[in-house]
Amino acid sequence: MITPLLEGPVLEAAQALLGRRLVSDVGGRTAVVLTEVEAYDGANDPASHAYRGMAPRNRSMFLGPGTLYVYRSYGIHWCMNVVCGPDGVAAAVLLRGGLAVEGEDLMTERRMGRRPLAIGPGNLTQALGVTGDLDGSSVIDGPLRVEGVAMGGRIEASPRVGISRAVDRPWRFALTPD
DNA sequence: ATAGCGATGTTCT
DNA sequence: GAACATCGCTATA
Repeated sequence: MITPLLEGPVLEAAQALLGRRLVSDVGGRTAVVLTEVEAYDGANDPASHAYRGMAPRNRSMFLGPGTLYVYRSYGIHWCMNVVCGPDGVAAAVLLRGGLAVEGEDLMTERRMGRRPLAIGPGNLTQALGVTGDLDGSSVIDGPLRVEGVAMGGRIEASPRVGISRAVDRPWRFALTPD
């Protein structure tokens, strides 16, 4: 088992990721506490990149729990997911935002002074230095890692952002820290 | 404060 | 060709 929190039903995994530290060692140490995620249920979810099966881009979604899936969004930004389904099951959690807790200077530099620092999927990857190079890496022992729970709080569910299929599923989860 | 729009890689029709 | 799990600049109010 990887860790009980990363493996299992994607709705549970998504909520379990909230409040955990996301630590990057790409070009220096930066870290956030995750505050916003979305669940995508692979073959069972018309909004998932894996709904129509494997393609070159989404290959890493099928590699098992704890795999990082990084893709280009709108040709410009990088977005990242943590896979939580077993091998061959492409359920994954899109990481959408966090609170900066370490290396804020480096994040500010990478973000070129823009705010917010790490809210929004494209902003989050930029702040942490995550690019397509990390696609397929492990969040357990790779350059970008999910670590222990840092913060508890209240979790709120709402519709996912920016999609046009399966819009009725309230699978976006946001954490309001205590 | 809100609205429109450009940038542009990968997938889908 | 069109759509897309986005973002930030610009224009108008």
